[in-house]
Amino acid sequence: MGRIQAFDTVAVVQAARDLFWDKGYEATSLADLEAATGLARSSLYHAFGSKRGLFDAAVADYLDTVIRPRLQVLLTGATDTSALLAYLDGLRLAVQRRADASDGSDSPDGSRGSNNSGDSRGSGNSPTRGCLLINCAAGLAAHDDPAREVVDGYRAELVAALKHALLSAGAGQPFQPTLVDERARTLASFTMSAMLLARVNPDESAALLETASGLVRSWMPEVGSTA
Amino acid sequence: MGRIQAFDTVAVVQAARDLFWDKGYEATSLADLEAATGLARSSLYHAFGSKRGLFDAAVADYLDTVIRPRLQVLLTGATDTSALLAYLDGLRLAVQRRADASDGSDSPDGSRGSNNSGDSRGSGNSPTRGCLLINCAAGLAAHDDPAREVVDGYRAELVAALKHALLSAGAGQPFQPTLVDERARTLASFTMSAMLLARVNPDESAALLETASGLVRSWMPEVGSTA
DNA sequence: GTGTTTTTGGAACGACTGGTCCACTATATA
DNA sequence: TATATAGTGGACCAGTCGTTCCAAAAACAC
Repeated sequence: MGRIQAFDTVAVVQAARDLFWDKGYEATSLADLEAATGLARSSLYHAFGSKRGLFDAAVADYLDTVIRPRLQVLLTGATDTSALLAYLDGLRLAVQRRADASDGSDSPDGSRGSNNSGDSRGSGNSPTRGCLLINCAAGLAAHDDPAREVVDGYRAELVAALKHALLSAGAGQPFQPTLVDERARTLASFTMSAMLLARVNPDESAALLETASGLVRSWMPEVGSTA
Repeated sequence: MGRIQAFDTVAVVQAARDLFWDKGYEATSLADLEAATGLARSSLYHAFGSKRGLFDAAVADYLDTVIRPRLQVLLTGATDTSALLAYLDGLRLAVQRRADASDGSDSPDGSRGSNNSGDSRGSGNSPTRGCLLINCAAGLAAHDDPAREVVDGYRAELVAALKHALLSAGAGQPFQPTLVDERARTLASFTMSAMLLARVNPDESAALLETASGLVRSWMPEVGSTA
């Protein structure tokens, strides 16, 4: 019954996500969203209810498409430090990839011309603009409880994944539980500050992640890259 | 010649600073600034030129009134780790002070009633709302080069102060220069992520700073609190 | 084919944005 | 007191915000 939807929902959500990711929630206008998605206001409101509804969908997609795949290596990776190092390296490469297509291209309208139907194009999938949720932590989350909960949920998920990887790496050793907690917290701190710094000083962000890698190696020698 | 200014400039700047601090640059409207400062648009524009001019003045005041006093203990403090521990403790206490006067009081209009002539009142001096510049890093700094430079300048100043304190604390030891750099970077990472987390989860923010203190103590035993 | 249901585009909404302008007031100088 | 100068307040501006509404269009069931 009725007319069929002419657009790909996930493509629209991801286009909106990239825009929110780049500009933040408040700075992204409905006109921007119309331009990025190719849809009219009416269609957006019919499909998502409100600007906030679209943002929530974008955040959900961000968690599923960007965050969790990146955390997956910590949960299913090797039983030594290589999983942690792979995670940090992946993050660092994503940050440094910004140096390539950095300034100049202020408007991400490259997605409007013709290829806005693909569901996962290359650009936009990597956190070259920091982390959507970290950016949100300093913006929306200030006075919006639901947003704050989402951000803190991400933080908890990150710490849990790091803790899992730490426990897997040091299974044989008599770790104190508090030590693992502190180390997971420390690596989460590096992750968050690196994502924050990614928009301000990508080089320092990458250096931060390098320092974190060195710290991981110092915790558990052998195994790795220096030997 | 002419009429004399009826308001205290620094009081107005600090009222605006607290508002920007709490809500961010974009989310703070001229109407909000009028209400917080008690001045009309015309007076604000006459004195500061634009909303951005007032924001710049607020940032300058923030650096001089909030940031640099807090960094001072690192530059002129003791020659052991106590300066670093004092810095981290001060930050942690400021974050935890939020738990007291947390939700409910949304409008910081307590500064308007009568005592807006003092230059450094108690309330508003502590980063209970995180760090103005860290919040700015995820917001304004995304697409505003001057703001980005200010934020990165703060980061550099923070790292330099931490490095100075580290060098003072370990003067006698044969430190590798790179090790000091890495440790300063690490403590800066804790600082930034703790300020970011202060708005989302104050308890975790304080725990982060506690972990940083433990790390400092582990670097240089003796001296401190455990013995 | 008709009827029904849903999407779609564009016009329009009131509220609010940062910024400007001008009459008014108050001070300082002469 | 007369005059020049500068701070003040409120009306007002064009533009933009997110949101709503409605008629036209399209695809299903029959």
